[in-house]
Amino acid sequence: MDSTSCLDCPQGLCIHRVPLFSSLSRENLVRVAGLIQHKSFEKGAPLVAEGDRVEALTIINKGRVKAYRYTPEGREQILYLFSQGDFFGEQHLFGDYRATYSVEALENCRVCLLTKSRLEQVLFAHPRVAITLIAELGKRISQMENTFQSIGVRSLDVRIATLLLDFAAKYGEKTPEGTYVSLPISREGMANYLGVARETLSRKLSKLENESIVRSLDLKTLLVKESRLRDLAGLS
Amino acid sequence: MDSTSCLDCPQGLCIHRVPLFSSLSRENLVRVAGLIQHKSFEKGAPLVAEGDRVEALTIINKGRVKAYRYTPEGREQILYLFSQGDFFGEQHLFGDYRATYSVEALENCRVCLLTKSRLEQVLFAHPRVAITLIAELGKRISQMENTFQSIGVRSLDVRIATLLLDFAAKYGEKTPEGTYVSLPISREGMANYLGVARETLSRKLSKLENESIVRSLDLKTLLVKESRLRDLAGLS
DNA sequence: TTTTCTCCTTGACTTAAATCACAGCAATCC
DNA sequence: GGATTGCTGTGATTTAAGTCAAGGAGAAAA
Repeated sequence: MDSTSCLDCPQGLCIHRVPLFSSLSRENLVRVAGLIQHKSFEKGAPLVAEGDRVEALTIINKGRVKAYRYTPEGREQILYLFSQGDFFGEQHLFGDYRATYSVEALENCRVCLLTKSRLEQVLFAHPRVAITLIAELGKRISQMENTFQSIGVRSLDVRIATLLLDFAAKYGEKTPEGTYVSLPISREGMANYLGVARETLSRKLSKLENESIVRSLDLKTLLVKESRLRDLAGLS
Repeated sequence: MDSTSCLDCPQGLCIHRVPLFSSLSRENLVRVAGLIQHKSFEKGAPLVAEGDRVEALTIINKGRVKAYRYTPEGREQILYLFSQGDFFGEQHLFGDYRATYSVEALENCRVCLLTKSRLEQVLFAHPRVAITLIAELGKRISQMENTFQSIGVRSLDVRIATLLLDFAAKYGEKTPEGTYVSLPISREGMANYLGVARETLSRKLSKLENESIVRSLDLKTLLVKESRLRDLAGLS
Protein backbone atom coordinates (compact mmCIF):
# COMPACT_ATOMS: atom_id res chain seq x y z
CA MET A 1 0.00 0.00 0.00
CA ASP A 2 1.80 3.08 -1.21
CA SER A 3 -0.78 5.82 -1.06
CA THR A 4 0.53 9.28 -1.50
CA SER A 5 -1.23 12.46 -2.43
CA CYS A 6 -0.90 13.55 -6.00
CA LEU A 7 0.82 16.64 -4.69
CA ASP A 8 3.85 14.48 -3.94
CA CYS A 9 3.81 13.07 -7.46
CA PRO A 10 7.36 12.87 -8.76
CA GLN A 11 6.32 13.99 -12.22
CA GLY A 12 4.26 16.86 -10.82
CA LEU A 13 0.52 16.78 -11.03
CA CYS A 14 -0.32 13.49 -12.61
CA ILE A 15 -4.01 14.29 -12.88
CA HIS A 16 -3.35 17.03 -15.37
CA ARG A 17 -3.10 14.23 -17.90
CA VAL A 18 -6.50 12.85 -17.00
CA PRO A 19 -9.16 14.11 -19.44
CA LEU A 20 -11.76 13.92 -16.71
CA PHE A 21 -10.23 16.92 -14.99
CA SER A 22 -9.29 18.86 -18.10
CA SER A 23 -11.86 21.52 -17.39
CA LEU A 24 -10.30 22.47 -14.07
CA SER A 25 -8.17 25.57 -13.63
CA ARG A 26 -4.63 25.13 -12.40
CA GLU A 27 -5.76 26.21 -8.97
CA ASN A 28 -8.61 23.74 -8.76
CA LEU A 29 -6.43 21.04 -10.20
CA VAL A 30 -4.10 21.47 -7.25
CA ARG A 31 -7.06 21.33 -4.90
CA VAL A 32 -8.37 18.11 -6.45
CA ALA A 33 -4.90 16.63 -6.58
CA GLY A 34 -4.80 16.86 -2.81
CA LEU A 35 -7.78 14.51 -2.64
CA ILE A 36 -6.20 11.85 -4.77
CA GLN A 37 -4.28 8.84 -3.55
CA HIS A 38 -1.87 6.70 -5.46
CA LYS A 39 -1.23 3.04 -5.61
CA SER A 40 1.01 0.77 -7.63
CA PHE A 41 0.33 -2.78 -8.75
CA GLU A 42 2.64 -5.39 -10.13
CA LYS A 43 1.88 -7.32 -13.26
CA GLY A 44 -0.74 -9.93 -12.50
CA ALA A 45 -1.94 -8.26 -9.32
CA PRO A 46 -5.68 -7.84 -8.79
CA LEU A 47 -6.94 -4.25 -8.56
CA VAL A 48 -10.52 -5.29 -7.90
CA ALA A 49 -12.23 -8.63 -7.49
CA GLU A 50 -15.79 -9.22 -8.67
CA GLY A 51 -18.13 -8.72 -5.74
CA ASP A 52 -15.79 -6.40 -3.87
CA ARG A 53 -17.13 -3.29 -2.32
CA VAL A 54 -15.89 -0.48 -4.56
CA GLU A 55 -14.68 2.48 -2.58
CA ALA A 56 -12.99 4.62 -5.16
CA LEU A 57 -12.91 5.80 -8.72
CA THR A 58 -9.71 4.42 -10.22
CA ILE A 59 -7.86 6.28 -12.94
CA ILE A 60 -5.05 4.53 -14.77
CA ASN A 61 -1.89 6.53 -14.65
CA LYS A 62 0.57 4.09 -16.14
CA GLY A 63 0.28 0.56 -17.46
CA ARG A 64 -2.61 -1.50 -18.78
CA VAL A 65 -5.27 -3.51 -17.00
CA LYS A 66 -8.04 -5.86 -18.03
CA ALA A 67 -11.56 -5.97 -16.63
CA TYR A 68 -13.18 -9.38 -16.86
CA ARG A 69 -15.71 -11.82 -15.50
CA TYR A 70 -15.98 -15.53 -15.42
CA THR A 71 -18.87 -16.94 -17.38
CA PRO A 72 -21.00 -19.74 -15.94
CA GLU A 73 -19.01 -22.14 -18.14
CA GLY A 74 -15.83 -21.00 -16.42
CA ARG A 75 -14.42 -19.03 -19.32
CA GLU A 76 -12.91 -15.65 -18.71
CA GLN A 77 -14.77 -12.94 -20.57
CA ILE A 78 -12.79 -9.74 -20.97
CA LEU A 79 -15.04 -6.69 -20.88
CA TYR A 80 -12.55 -3.84 -21.11
CA LEU A 81 -8.93 -3.02 -21.53
CA PHE A 82 -7.98 0.18 -19.78
CA SER A 83 -4.82 2.18 -20.21
CA GLN A 84 -3.49 5.62 -19.40
CA GLY A 85 -6.24 8.15 -18.77
CA ASP A 86 -9.03 5.57 -18.62
CA PHE A 87 -10.99 5.19 -15.46
CA PHE A 88 -13.34 2.64 -13.95
CA GLY A 89 -15.44 2.04 -10.89
CA GLU A 90 -17.79 4.96 -11.41
CA GLN A 91 -20.86 2.81 -11.93
CA HIS A 92 -20.31 1.09 -8.63
CA LEU A 93 -19.87 4.24 -6.61
CA PHE A 94 -23.35 5.58 -7.04
CA GLY A 95 -25.46 2.51 -7.07
CA ASP A 96 -24.71 -1.15 -6.68
CA TYR A 97 -21.58 -0.60 -4.60
CA ARG A 98 -20.30 -4.03 -5.58
CA ALA A 99 -17.95 -4.58 -8.48
CA THR A 100 -19.54 -6.57 -11.28
CA TYR A 101 -16.17 -7.49 -12.72
CA SER A 102 -12.60 -8.16 -11.66
CA VAL A 103 -9.70 -5.99 -12.74
CA GLU A 104 -6.16 -7.25 -13.07
CA ALA A 105 -2.88 -5.52 -13.97
CA LEU A 106 -1.46 -6.70 -17.29
CA GLU A 107 1.76 -4.79 -16.62
CA ASN A 108 3.20 -2.91 -13.70
CA CYS A 109 0.72 -0.15 -13.09
CA ARG A 110 0.25 3.08 -11.25
CA VAL A 111 -3.23 4.38 -10.54
CA CYS A 112 -4.92 7.42 -9.02
CA LEU A 113 -7.70 6.76 -6.55
CA LEU A 114 -10.52 9.11 -5.70
CA THR A 115 -12.81 7.80 -2.99
CA LYS A 116 -16.55 8.00 -3.30
CA SER A 117 -16.95 10.81 -0.79
CA ARG A 118 -14.10 12.81 -2.25
CA LEU A 119 -15.42 12.33 -5.77
CA GLU A 120 -18.80 13.58 -4.60
CA GLN A 121 -17.02 16.54 -3.10
CA VAL A 122 -15.37 17.26 -6.44
CA LEU A 123 -18.60 16.84 -8.37
CA PHE A 124 -20.46 19.16 -6.03
CA ALA A 125 -17.74 21.78 -6.16
CA HIS A 126 -17.07 21.51 -9.90
CA PRO A 127 -20.20 20.80 -11.92
CA ARG A 128 -18.06 21.05 -15.04
CA VAL A 129 -16.24 17.90 -13.96
CA ALA A 130 -19.58 16.17 -13.50
CA ILE A 131 -20.52 17.13 -17.03
CA THR A 132 -17.19 15.89 -18.34
CA LEU A 133 -17.76 12.64 -16.50
CA ILE A 134 -21.22 12.37 -18.04
CA ALA A 135 -19.69 13.03 -21.45
CA GLU A 136 -17.04 10.37 -20.88
CA LEU A 137 -19.65 7.85 -19.85
CA GLY A 138 -21.61 8.78 -22.96
CA LYS A 139 -18.52 8.11 -25.03
CA ARG A 140 -18.08 4.74 -23.42
CA ILE A 141 -21.71 3.91 -24.10
CA SER A 142 -21.25 4.90 -27.74
CA GLN A 143 -18.24 2.62 -27.99
CA MET A 144 -20.19 -0.22 -26.46
CA GLU A 145 -23.00 0.39 -28.90
CA ASN A 146 -20.52 -0.04 -31.71
CA THR A 147 -19.13 -3.20 -30.20
CA PHE A 148 -22.63 -4.44 -29.58
CA GLN A 149 -23.53 -3.90 -33.19
CA SER A 150 -20.44 -5.64 -34.51
CA ILE A 151 -21.07 -8.62 -32.29
CA GLY A 152 -24.75 -8.74 -33.04
CA VAL A 153 -24.63 -8.48 -36.75
CA ARG A 154 -21.28 -8.40 -38.38
CA SER A 155 -19.18 -11.31 -39.37
CA LEU A 156 -16.26 -12.48 -37.28
CA ASP A 157 -13.81 -11.19 -39.90
CA VAL A 158 -15.22 -7.72 -39.44
CA ARG A 159 -15.06 -8.01 -35.67
CA ILE A 160 -11.43 -9.06 -35.76
CA ALA A 161 -10.56 -6.24 -38.14
CA THR A 162 -12.35 -3.81 -35.84
CA LEU A 163 -10.51 -5.12 -32.80
CA LEU A 164 -7.15 -4.83 -34.52
CA LEU A 165 -7.97 -1.28 -35.57
CA ASP A 166 -8.91 -0.43 -31.99
CA PHE A 167 -5.64 -1.88 -30.78
CA ALA A 168 -3.74 -0.03 -33.48
CA ALA A 169 -5.34 3.24 -32.42
CA LYS A 170 -4.68 2.68 -28.74
CA TYR A 171 -1.38 0.81 -28.68
CA GLY A 172 0.03 1.24 -32.17
CA GLU A 173 2.95 3.15 -33.58
CA LYS A 174 2.62 4.20 -37.19
CA THR A 175 5.59 3.63 -39.52
CA PRO A 176 5.89 3.61 -43.30
CA GLU A 177 5.68 -0.22 -43.39
CA GLY A 178 2.51 -0.26 -41.32
CA THR A 179 1.44 0.08 -37.72
CA TYR A 180 3.35 -1.76 -35.03
CA VAL A 181 0.89 -2.84 -32.38
CA SER A 182 1.95 -3.85 -28.91
CA LEU A 183 -0.78 -6.29 -27.92
CA PRO A 184 -1.94 -6.01 -24.32
CA ILE A 185 -3.27 -9.56 -24.21
CA SER A 186 -2.51 -13.05 -25.46
CA ARG A 187 -4.28 -14.79 -28.34
CA GLU A 188 -6.40 -16.55 -25.79
CA GLY A 189 -7.25 -13.18 -24.27
CA MET A 190 -8.21 -11.77 -27.64
CA ALA A 191 -10.40 -14.77 -28.32
CA ASN A 192 -12.11 -14.27 -24.96
CA TYR A 193 -12.53 -10.60 -25.67
CA LEU A 194 -14.27 -11.45 -28.95
CA GLY A 195 -16.13 -14.34 -27.38
CA VAL A 196 -14.85 -16.93 -29.84
CA ALA A 197 -12.76 -20.05 -29.55
CA ARG A 198 -9.01 -19.59 -29.36
CA GLU A 199 -8.52 -21.86 -32.35
CA THR A 200 -10.90 -19.85 -34.47
CA LEU A 201 -8.96 -16.68 -33.77
CA SER A 202 -5.69 -18.41 -34.69
CA ARG A 203 -7.12 -19.51 -38.01
CA LYS A 204 -8.45 -16.07 -38.81
CA LEU A 205 -5.14 -14.44 -37.97
CA SER A 206 -3.32 -16.95 -40.12
CA LYS A 207 -5.63 -16.10 -42.98
CA LEU A 208 -4.94 -12.40 -42.49
CA GLU A 209 -1.24 -13.17 -42.45
CA ASN A 210 -1.53 -15.09 -45.74
CA GLU A 211 -3.23 -12.07 -47.25
CA SER A 212 -0.35 -9.88 -45.93
CA ILE A 213 -2.76 -7.76 -43.93
CA VAL A 214 -1.05 -8.50 -40.63
CA ARG A 215 2.33 -9.91 -39.71
CA SER A 216 2.96 -11.52 -36.37
CA LEU A 217 6.46 -10.40 -35.32
CA ASP A 218 6.22 -12.08 -31.99
CA LEU A 219 3.26 -13.08 -29.88
CA LYS A 220 2.95 -9.64 -28.37
CA THR A 221 3.71 -7.57 -31.45
CA LEU A 222 1.77 -7.27 -34.66
CA LEU A 223 2.52 -5.30 -37.78
CA VAL A 224 -0.79 -4.38 -39.35
CA LYS A 225 -1.89 -2.54 -42.48
CA GLU A 226 -4.59 -0.26 -41.14
CA SER A 227 -5.94 0.77 -44.52
CA ARG A 228 -6.61 -2.83 -45.50
CA LEU A 229 -8.18 -3.55 -42.13
CA ARG A 230 -10.46 -0.58 -42.63
CA ASP A 231 -11.56 -2.08 -45.93
CA LEU A 232 -12.37 -5.32 -44.17
CA ALA A 233 -14.19 -3.54 -41.36
CA GLY A 234 -16.35 -1.72 -43.87
CA LEU A 235 -15.02 1.70 -42.91
CA SER A 236 -13.59 2.58 -46.28
CA MET B 1 -45.15 20.40 -32.61
CA ASP B 2 -47.06 20.52 -29.36
CA SER B 3 -44.57 21.84 -26.89
CA THR B 4 -45.95 22.79 -23.54
CA SER B 5 -44.22 23.30 -20.26
CA CYS B 6 -44.52 20.48 -17.81
CA LEU B 7 -46.30 22.92 -15.56
CA ASP B 8 -49.31 22.64 -17.85
CA CYS B 9 -49.21 18.87 -17.68
CA PRO B 10 -52.75 17.55 -17.36
CA GLN B 11 -51.70 14.88 -14.89
CA GLY B 12 -49.71 17.37 -12.84
CA LEU B 13 -45.93 17.22 -12.75
CA CYS B 14 -45.02 14.44 -15.09
CA ILE B 15 -41.35 14.59 -14.23
CA HIS B 16 -42.03 13.43 -10.71
CA ARG B 17 -42.18 9.98 -12.24
CA VAL B 18 -38.76 10.30 -13.83
CA PRO B 19 -36.12 8.66 -11.63
CA LEU B 20 -33.53 11.12 -12.90
CA PHE B 21 -35.14 13.89 -10.89
CA SER B 22 -36.09 11.85 -7.87
CA SER B 23 -33.58 13.66 -5.69
CA LEU B 24 -35.22 17.03 -6.24
CA SER B 25 -37.39 18.66 -3.64
CA ARG B 26 -40.95 19.53 -4.57
CA GLU B 27 -39.90 23.13 -4.99
CA ASN B 28 -36.99 22.36 -7.29
CA LEU B 29 -39.11 19.87 -9.17
CA VAL B 30 -41.47 22.69 -10.04
CA ARG B 31 -38.55 24.83 -11.12
CA VAL B 32 -37.14 22.12 -13.37
CA ALA B 33 -40.58 21.33 -14.71
CA GLY B 34 -40.73 24.82 -16.08
CA LEU B 35 -37.70 24.07 -18.23
CA ILE B 36 -39.21 20.99 -19.80
CA GLN B 37 -41.10 20.83 -23.06
CA HIS B 38 -43.42 18.16 -24.26
CA LYS B 39 -44.00 16.52 -27.55
CA SER B 40 -46.15 13.69 -28.84
CA PHE B 41 -45.38 11.24 -31.60
CA GLU B 42 -47.62 8.87 -33.48
CA LYS B 43 -46.79 5.23 -33.93
CA GLY B 44 -44.10 4.90 -36.57
CA ALA B 45 -42.98 8.50 -36.34
CA PRO B 46 -39.25 9.23 -36.10
CA LEU B 47 -38.08 10.94 -32.90
CA VAL B 48 -34.49 11.17 -34.05
CA ALA B 49 -32.71 10.19 -37.25
CA GLU B 50 -29.14 8.93 -37.25
CA GLY B 51 -26.84 11.85 -37.95
CA ASP B 52 -29.25 14.46 -36.64
CA ARG B 53 -27.98 17.16 -34.42
CA VAL B 54 -29.27 16.26 -30.96
CA GLU B 55 -30.57 19.27 -29.11
CA ALA B 56 -32.28 17.77 -26.12
CA LEU B 57 -32.33 15.03 -23.58
CA THR B 58 -35.49 13.03 -24.26
CA ILE B 59 -37.35 11.29 -21.47
CA ILE B 60 -40.11 8.85 -22.37
CA ASN B 61 -43.33 9.71 -20.65
CA LYS B 62 -45.74 7.33 -22.32
CA GLY B 63 -45.34 4.68 -24.98
CA ARG B 64 -42.40 2.70 -26.27
CA VAL B 65 -39.70 3.53 -28.78
CA LYS B 66 -36.86 1.67 -30.45
CA ALA B 67 -33.36 2.96 -31.07
CA TYR B 68 -31.67 1.35 -34.06
CA ARG B 69 -29.10 1.64 -36.79
CA TYR B 70 -28.74 0.18 -40.20
CA THR B 71 -25.80 -2.15 -40.61
CA PRO B 72 -23.63 -1.97 -43.72
CA GLU B 73 -25.55 -5.00 -45.01
CA GLY B 74 -28.78 -3.04 -44.75
CA ARG B 75 -30.17 -4.88 -41.76
CA GLU B 76 -31.79 -2.95 -38.99
CA GLN B 77 -29.96 -3.48 -35.71
CA ILE B 78 -32.00 -2.54 -32.67
CA LEU B 79 -29.83 -1.15 -29.89
CA TYR B 80 -32.38 -0.21 -27.25
CA LEU B 81 -36.01 -0.33 -26.41
CA PHE B 82 -37.04 2.56 -24.22
CA SER B 83 -40.25 2.95 -22.28
CA GLN B 84 -41.65 5.07 -19.49
CA GLY B 85 -38.97 6.72 -17.40
CA ASP B 86 -36.13 5.84 -19.76
CA PHE B 87 -34.17 8.61 -21.39
CA PHE B 88 -31.79 8.99 -24.28
CA GLY B 89 -29.71 11.56 -26.06
CA GLU B 90 -27.43 12.35 -23.14
CA GLN B 91 -24.29 11.03 -24.84
CA HIS B 92 -24.85 13.31 -27.77
CA LEU B 93 -25.39 16.43 -25.74
CA PHE B 94 -21.91 16.69 -24.29
CA GLY B 95 -19.74 15.43 -27.05
CA ASP B 96 -20.43 14.22 -30.55
CA TYR B 97 -23.58 16.30 -30.95
CA ARG B 98 -24.78 13.96 -33.69
CA ALA B 99 -27.08 11.07 -33.06
CA THR B 100 -25.44 7.72 -33.69
CA TYR B 101 -28.76 5.96 -33.99
CA SER B 102 -32.31 6.59 -35.10
CA VAL B 103 -35.25 6.45 -32.73
CA GLU B 104 -38.77 5.58 -33.78
CA ALA B 105 -42.05 5.42 -31.92
CA LEU B 106 -43.43 1.89 -31.65
CA GLU B 107 -46.68 3.23 -30.25
CA ASN B 108 -48.20 6.63 -29.75
CA CYS B 109 -45.79 8.37 -27.43
CA ARG B 110 -45.43 11.37 -25.22
CA VAL B 111 -41.98 12.62 -24.26
CA CYS B 112 -40.35 15.27 -22.09
CA LEU B 113 -37.59 17.31 -23.67
CA LEU B 114 -34.82 19.12 -21.84
CA THR B 115 -32.54 21.09 -24.12
CA LYS B 116 -28.79 20.97 -23.74
CA SER B 117 -28.48 24.42 -22.23
CA ARG B 118 -31.36 23.86 -19.85
CA LEU B 119 -30.00 20.48 -18.80
CA GLU B 120 -26.65 22.12 -18.08
CA GLN B 121 -28.51 24.69 -16.06
CA VAL B 122 -30.16 21.93 -14.03
CA LEU B 123 -26.88 20.06 -13.57
CA PHE B 124 -25.11 23.18 -12.39
CA ALA B 125 -27.87 24.09 -10.00
CA HIS B 126 -28.50 20.56 -8.71
CA PRO B 127 -25.32 18.49 -8.46
CA ARG B 128 -27.44 15.71 -6.98
CA VAL B 129 -29.19 15.36 -10.33
CA ALA B 130 -25.82 15.12 -12.05
CA ILE B 131 -24.85 12.33 -9.69
CA THR B 132 -28.14 10.57 -10.33
CA LEU B 133 -27.53 10.90 -14.05
CA ILE B 134 -24.04 9.46 -13.61
CA ALA B 135 -25.53 6.60 -11.62
CA GLU B 136 -28.16 5.97 -14.31
CA LEU B 137 -25.50 5.92 -17.00
CA GLY B 138 -23.53 3.52 -14.84
CA LYS B 139 -26.58 1.30 -14.63
CA ARG B 140 -26.98 1.35 -18.37
CA ILE B 141 -23.33 0.48 -18.80
CA SER B 142 -23.75 -2.45 -16.40
CA GLN B 143 -26.70 -3.68 -18.42
CA MET B 144 -24.72 -3.42 -21.60
CA GLU B 145 -21.89 -5.32 -19.98
CA ASN B 146 -24.33 -8.11 -19.25
CA THR B 147 -25.67 -8.09 -22.78
CA PHE B 148 -22.15 -7.99 -24.10
CA GLN B 149 -21.23 -11.02 -22.08
CA SER B 150 -24.30 -12.99 -23.15
CA ILE B 151 -23.62 -12.23 -26.77
CA GLY B 152 -19.95 -12.89 -26.52
CA VAL B 153 -20.05 -16.15 -24.72
CA ARG B 154 -23.39 -17.66 -24.03
CA SER B 155 -25.43 -19.83 -26.29
CA LEU B 156 -28.33 -18.48 -28.26
CA ASP B 157 -30.79 -20.35 -26.06
CA VAL B 158 -29.48 -18.45 -23.07
CA ARG B 159 -29.66 -15.16 -24.91
CA ILE B 160 -33.26 -15.74 -25.92
CA ALA B 161 -34.20 -16.72 -22.40
CA THR B 162 -32.49 -13.58 -21.10
CA LEU B 163 -34.31 -11.41 -23.62
CA LEU B 164 -37.67 -12.91 -22.71
CA LEU B 165 -36.94 -12.34 -19.03
CA ASP B 166 -36.05 -8.73 -19.73
CA PHE B 167 -39.28 -8.30 -21.63
CA ALA B 168 -41.22 -10.02 -18.88
CA ALA B 169 -39.72 -7.65 -16.33
CA LYS B 170 -40.39 -4.55 -18.37
CA TYR B 171 -43.61 -5.34 -20.18
CA GLY B 172 -45.02 -8.33 -18.35
CA GLU B 173 -47.98 -8.88 -16.13
CA LYS B 174 -47.69 -11.70 -13.63
CA THR B 175 -50.60 -14.11 -13.22
CA PRO B 176 -50.92 -17.55 -11.66
CA GLU B 177 -50.58 -19.21 -15.10
CA GLY B 178 -47.42 -17.32 -15.92
CA THR B 179 -46.38 -13.88 -17.10
CA TYR B 180 -48.25 -12.25 -19.94
CA VAL B 181 -45.78 -10.25 -21.98
CA SER B 182 -46.83 -7.55 -24.39
CA LEU B 183 -44.05 -7.63 -26.94
CA PRO B 184 -42.91 -4.24 -28.16
CA ILE B 185 -41.48 -5.61 -31.42
CA SER B 186 -42.14 -8.23 -34.07
CA ARG B 187 -40.31 -11.54 -34.40
CA GLU B 188 -38.15 -9.94 -37.02
CA GLY B 189 -37.38 -7.12 -34.58
CA MET B 190 -36.48 -9.58 -31.85
CA ALA B 191 -34.19 -11.42 -34.25
CA ASN B 192 -32.52 -8.14 -35.17
CA TYR B 193 -32.20 -7.23 -31.53
CA LEU B 194 -30.42 -10.52 -30.88
CA GLY B 195 -28.50 -10.28 -34.11
CA VAL B 196 -29.69 -13.63 -35.45
CA ALA B 197 -31.70 -14.73 -38.46
CA ARG B 198 -35.46 -14.47 -38.20
CA GLU B 199 -35.84 -18.16 -39.01
CA THR B 200 -33.50 -19.15 -36.20
CA LEU B 201 -35.54 -17.21 -33.69
CA SER B 202 -38.76 -18.82 -34.97
CA ARG B 203 -37.30 -22.27 -34.53
CA LYS B 204 -36.05 -21.52 -31.04
CA LEU B 205 -39.41 -20.11 -30.00
CA SER B 206 -41.16 -23.17 -31.42
CA LYS B 207 -38.86 -25.36 -29.38
CA LEU B 208 -39.64 -23.36 -26.25
CA GLU B 209 -43.33 -23.71 -27.05
CA ASN B 210 -42.99 -27.48 -27.39
CA GLU B 211 -41.36 -27.55 -23.99
CA SER B 212 -44.28 -25.46 -22.61
CA ILE B 213 -41.94 -22.73 -21.50
CA VAL B 214 -43.64 -20.09 -23.60
CA ARG B 215 -46.99 -19.89 -25.34
CA SER B 216 -47.60 -17.54 -28.22
CA LEU B 217 -51.13 -16.19 -27.74
CA ASP B 218 -50.86 -13.86 -30.68
CA LEU B 219 -47.90 -12.31 -32.41
CA LYS B 220 -47.68 -9.52 -29.89
CA THR B 221 -48.48 -11.45 -26.74
CA LEU B 222 -46.54 -14.21 -25.07
CA LEU B 223 -47.31 -16.21 -21.98
CA VAL B 224 -44.02 -17.19 -20.40
CA LYS B 225 -42.95 -19.26 -17.40
CA GLU B 226 -40.33 -17.02 -15.83
CA SER B 227 -38.97 -19.62 -13.46
CA ARG B 228 -38.20 -22.02 -16.30
CA LEU B 229 -36.62 -19.22 -18.33
CA ARG B 230 -34.43 -18.41 -15.35
CA ASP B 231 -33.28 -22.01 -15.31
CA LEU B 232 -32.38 -21.75 -18.97
CA ALA B 233 -30.62 -18.43 -18.50
CA GLY B 234 -28.50 -19.94 -15.75
CA LEU B 235 -29.92 -17.63 -13.09
CA SER B 236 -31.35 -20.31 -10.87
C1' DT C 1 22.27 -25.69 -22.78
C1' DT C 2 18.61 -28.62 -21.87
C1' DT C 3 14.27 -29.36 -19.76
C1' DT C 4 9.79 -28.15 -18.77
C1' DC C 5 5.72 -25.70 -19.08
C1' DT C 6 2.69 -22.80 -21.28
C1' DC C 7 0.67 -20.98 -25.02
C1' DC C 8 -0.16 -21.23 -29.92
C1' DT C 9 -1.17 -23.44 -34.47
C1' DT C 10 -3.07 -26.80 -37.54
C1' DG C 11 -5.98 -30.66 -39.01
C1' DA C 12 -10.20 -33.63 -38.79
C1' DC C 13 -14.65 -33.83 -37.40
C1' DT C 14 -19.05 -32.21 -35.29
C1' DT C 15 -22.50 -28.97 -34.45
C1' DA C 16 -25.20 -24.88 -34.73
C1' DA C 17 -26.86 -21.22 -37.24
C1' DA C 18 -27.45 -18.92 -41.95
C1' DT C 19 -29.46 -19.22 -46.24
C1' DC C 20 -32.77 -20.55 -49.65
C1' DA C 21 -37.30 -21.82 -50.80
C1' DC C 22 -42.00 -22.07 -50.06
C1' DA C 23 -46.36 -22.26 -47.71
C1' DG C 24 -49.62 -20.37 -44.25
C1' DC C 25 -51.51 -16.76 -41.60
C1' DA C 26 -52.65 -11.90 -40.35
C1' DA C 27 -53.48 -7.29 -41.18
C1' DT C 28 -54.82 -3.76 -44.26
C1' DC C 29 -56.98 -1.75 -48.12
C1' DC C 30 -60.32 -1.22 -51.15
C1' DG D 1 -65.81 -9.69 -47.80
C1' DG D 2 -62.04 -10.69 -50.92
C1' DA D 3 -57.55 -9.60 -52.47
C1' DT D 4 -53.14 -7.79 -51.83
C1' DT D 5 -49.21 -7.36 -48.98
C1' DG D 6 -46.16 -8.29 -45.48
C1' DC D 7 -44.85 -11.16 -41.73
C1' DT D 8 -44.15 -15.76 -39.87
C1' DG D 9 -43.12 -20.79 -39.55
C1' DT D 10 -40.89 -25.02 -41.37
C1' DG D 11 -37.99 -28.07 -44.29
C1' DA D 12 -33.60 -28.86 -46.99
C1' DT D 13 -29.12 -27.48 -47.71
C1' DT D 14 -24.87 -24.87 -47.03
C1' DT D 15 -21.53 -22.66 -44.34
C1' DA D 16 -19.11 -21.05 -40.41
C1' DA D 17 -17.52 -21.77 -36.02
C1' DG D 18 -16.82 -25.09 -32.09
C1' DT D 19 -14.60 -29.19 -30.37
C1' DC D 20 -11.23 -32.67 -30.01
C1' DA D 21 -6.64 -34.05 -30.65
C1' DA D 22 -1.88 -33.70 -31.73
C1' DG D 23 2.25 -31.29 -32.67
C1' DG D 24 5.32 -27.03 -32.35
C1' DA D 25 7.45 -22.77 -30.70
C1' DG D 26 8.86 -19.63 -26.96
C1' DA D 27 9.82 -18.47 -22.37
C1' DA D 28 11.24 -19.60 -17.92
C1' DA D 29 13.67 -22.75 -14.98
C1' DA D 30 17.26 -26.10 -13.99
